[in-house]
Amino acid sequence: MHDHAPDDRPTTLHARIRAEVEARILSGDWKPGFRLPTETVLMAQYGCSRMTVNKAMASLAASGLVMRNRRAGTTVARPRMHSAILNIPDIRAEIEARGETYGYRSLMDEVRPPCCVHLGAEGHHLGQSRFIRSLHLADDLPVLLEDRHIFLDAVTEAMAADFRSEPPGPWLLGHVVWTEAEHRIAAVPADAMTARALEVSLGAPCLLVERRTWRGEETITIARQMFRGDAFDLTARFGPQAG
Amino acid sequence: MHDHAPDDRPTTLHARIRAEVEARILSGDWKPGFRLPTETVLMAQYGCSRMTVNKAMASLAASGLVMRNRRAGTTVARPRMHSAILNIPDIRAEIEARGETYGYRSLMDEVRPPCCVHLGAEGHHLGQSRFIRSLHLADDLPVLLEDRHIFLDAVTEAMAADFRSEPPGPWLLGHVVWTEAEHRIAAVPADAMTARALEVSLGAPCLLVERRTWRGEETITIARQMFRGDAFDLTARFGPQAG
DNA sequence: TAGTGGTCTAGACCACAGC
DNA sequence: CTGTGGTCTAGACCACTAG
Repeated sequence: MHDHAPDDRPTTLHARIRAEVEARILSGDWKPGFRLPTETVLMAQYGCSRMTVNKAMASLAASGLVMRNRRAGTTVARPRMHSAILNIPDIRAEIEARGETYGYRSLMDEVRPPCCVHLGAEGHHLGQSRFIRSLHLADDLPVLLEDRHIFLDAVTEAMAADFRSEPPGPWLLGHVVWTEAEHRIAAVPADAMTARALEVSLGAPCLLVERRTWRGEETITIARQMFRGDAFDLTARFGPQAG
Repeated sequence: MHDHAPDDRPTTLHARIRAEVEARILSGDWKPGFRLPTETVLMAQYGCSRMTVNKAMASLAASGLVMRNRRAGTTVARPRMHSAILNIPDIRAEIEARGETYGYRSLMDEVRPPCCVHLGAEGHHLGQSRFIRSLHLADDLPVLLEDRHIFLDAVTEAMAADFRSEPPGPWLLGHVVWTEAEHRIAAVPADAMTARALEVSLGAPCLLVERRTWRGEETITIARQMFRGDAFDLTARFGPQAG
């Protein structure tokens, strides 16, 4: 089951087919909604039997990269940032689900080189980024302070986006082809700036979520989210689920 | 790819084979290390072709329930509580990896009905439990206060276990057949008891991890872990990985 | 070396959903 | 109706590894 180890050419045919299709999707060549070639076509292209193609495509479907339907064929799936496994809440949905009014305020917005970045800073050169600091409110009460870098080399469209009324998170979900993400989660005391923004006392417990999101080798965005500790928590679930 | 939906009889043969093998593992009938029948044997048992058996077993291997090796055959995998996806650190390994000395102290140990339990308390009747409160130290500095219930209906062996020198976490890993887990993660202020145990000031940020672990329908253990916020954080990673 | 899983074939029938 | 994926067969050869 380890045919496509990182930096390792697939040795078997179905792994090669999978890798090549995956590459087209991750590169953005085949965008979400794109209709993939049918099994019959791929079978002819690779000069192999349909079972081999099927194994590759079934694997892609299992990992959620493509959707398969009879008659409708195989299409590139919409990226779902929020996995069932680690549910980092969609803050707006979360707030509205509680019957409260969601509010958004952009506090800062500028283009700059990255700074104060913890995750993924290991030797990688990250180019210019658009930096947005924003506040998310529930019934006018601030619950989340977010610092976000969007790296313009990876997402050139972010240069022209308007984040004065729309948060960068949802915008990214609609403009980014596919992502992987890494999180660091910690309990930290509120610093002066955070305390003022979230209207808590200095040193109050906050849930810090640092998230780095990338596609292939390219870092897309780094977010640093400070949740009011008394307002939010995360849930995560895992176990021997289906492959 | 949704053949084995919960509470839904598998409709295809490979799904049925998978489900039946899975049931034997989850029930504890086939314990970790058990050598499963070969594909050839299963092929004969189910009266189908080897490809069909292979699909079922490959699926089990993909989800990590079994290990497959040529010549050595297929064996039930050791449960790995610590998924690559959500890495709740093995506190002892974590501490020793930093070159510090791991310490363990059992503070309380008694049999009682469950109380103060948040996760999984939705209507479920949980029987008698062994309750262990313990402290985990790095170089004699307390970093984690853990309250743990082990439900004796599910793990009868826990009645006789000795938790004076061995923490219940690792013990469970060696005695539990297979698990699923659910977590709640939050940043909370240290209460009086926690502050005293962890030697932090009252209200200092702590990372609270509540974990419920179960097998099938049976709750195995509930753990409530308070990490010193300045000493530990969690990492999580996910994305379109292999299926 | 012998037995195991890993892979692959060249067919086949079926269920489903869009046309 | 037609084309699609889902499943299954009855073989085959190969790679790996424990004995």
